[in-house]
Amino acid sequence: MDADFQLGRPAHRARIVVAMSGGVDSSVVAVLAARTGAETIGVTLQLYDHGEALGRSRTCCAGQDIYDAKAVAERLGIAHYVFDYESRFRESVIERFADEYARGRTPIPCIACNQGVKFTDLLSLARDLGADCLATGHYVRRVVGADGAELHRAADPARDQSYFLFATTRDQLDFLRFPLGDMPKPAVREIARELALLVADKPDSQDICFVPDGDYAKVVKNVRPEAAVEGEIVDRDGRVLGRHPGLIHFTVGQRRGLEIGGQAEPLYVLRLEPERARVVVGPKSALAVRAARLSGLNWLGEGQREGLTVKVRSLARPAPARFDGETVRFDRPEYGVSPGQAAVLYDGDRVLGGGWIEETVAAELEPA
RNA sequence: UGGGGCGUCGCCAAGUGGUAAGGCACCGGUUUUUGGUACCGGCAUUCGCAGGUUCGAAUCCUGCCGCCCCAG
Repeated sequence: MDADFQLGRPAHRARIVVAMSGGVDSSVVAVLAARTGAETIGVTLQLYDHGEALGRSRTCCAGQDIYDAKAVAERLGIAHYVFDYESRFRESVIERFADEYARGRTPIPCIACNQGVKFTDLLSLARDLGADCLATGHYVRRVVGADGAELHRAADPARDQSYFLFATTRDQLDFLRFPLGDMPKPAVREIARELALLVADKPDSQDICFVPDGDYAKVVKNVRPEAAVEGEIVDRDGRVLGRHPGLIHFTVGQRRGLEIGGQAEPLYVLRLEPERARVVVGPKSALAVRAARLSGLNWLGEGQREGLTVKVRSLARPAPARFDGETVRFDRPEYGVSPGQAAVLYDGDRVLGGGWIEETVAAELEPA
């Protein structure tokens, strides 16, 4: 299978930089790039601690992954460079992640990483290298329309990563290529197997890459010790129901971990109040939200306002909504919408843009 | 220490002679490049304790212990 990198010049005179994380996906992108006949350069960013990542199987951009990427590059006979982006990553992703939690919000480090380290820093690095484009292993489609490059959902809906790329600007999109966007994941692994790449059966990465054991709160505590303030768990009337070990352990819509029993119905986190270190809980019905105000908007569409769909989490099918440029209004209530998360707007498969959720508007309770 | 009530899994709570519902919480799994949600599964050989009646008791009887309420 060959991919079209839309190089705009004969391949033998073109140069493609491939962001290689050390996983199957970006390795296959390197394969596809090299097959075009263009000069292909693999670049791997070292993002966080070496030693800590060694021995873990589902990481990205650290430890073993770097060696894996290098091995694939050697196998393909392409150049490969490793850049130390640890301090940059720490500032723009890890510390920002901790700061958000400290503010009682729920961040998405993957988007911050794509937005900064990958699509700003690495992208300009690729330009410095004289590349015609930067190719990544994201499952998303870049479609060139009448007004330039558009961002679309991946052909494989189970793999679509468009939610994590909403902040990609038009400029960045012009330079980026996502050759896996049209492929189902099994096909990608198949290519890796045909070439007997040692990463062919490597597990997919998941969870937060820089959190070693799934205990993200521990990372937050290490970075921002002052964020771990314990406090009260209260209901909507302010009645104290229990205590919690720190807001950083909770997010809006969360049910588990409250350790409050004896209820007829489950309790969910309705909101976090950092100034008082309080977790406010209530029944699921109180979680319903009808609108969300966004900030940090990135818009890739034209004037679309009606008949849109929106995702407020990466999983979950897009829900019908309207958007006035600042506030998304859901046709039907959404549950578990948390400040700090992203709201991504779609017109069918096309990503129109999105923003960060600042605050939400509770839906009126249905009359009984 | 007069009267009344209660004591079943961490919490709430069914069950009044036939061999321990359910909910919440918790644990595990599934899903997943964020957090979470959802779904599936697990979770009292034992019913405050000790005796007794009975083929058989958490359910009946006796005593004790511990709570609560009213009255002093």
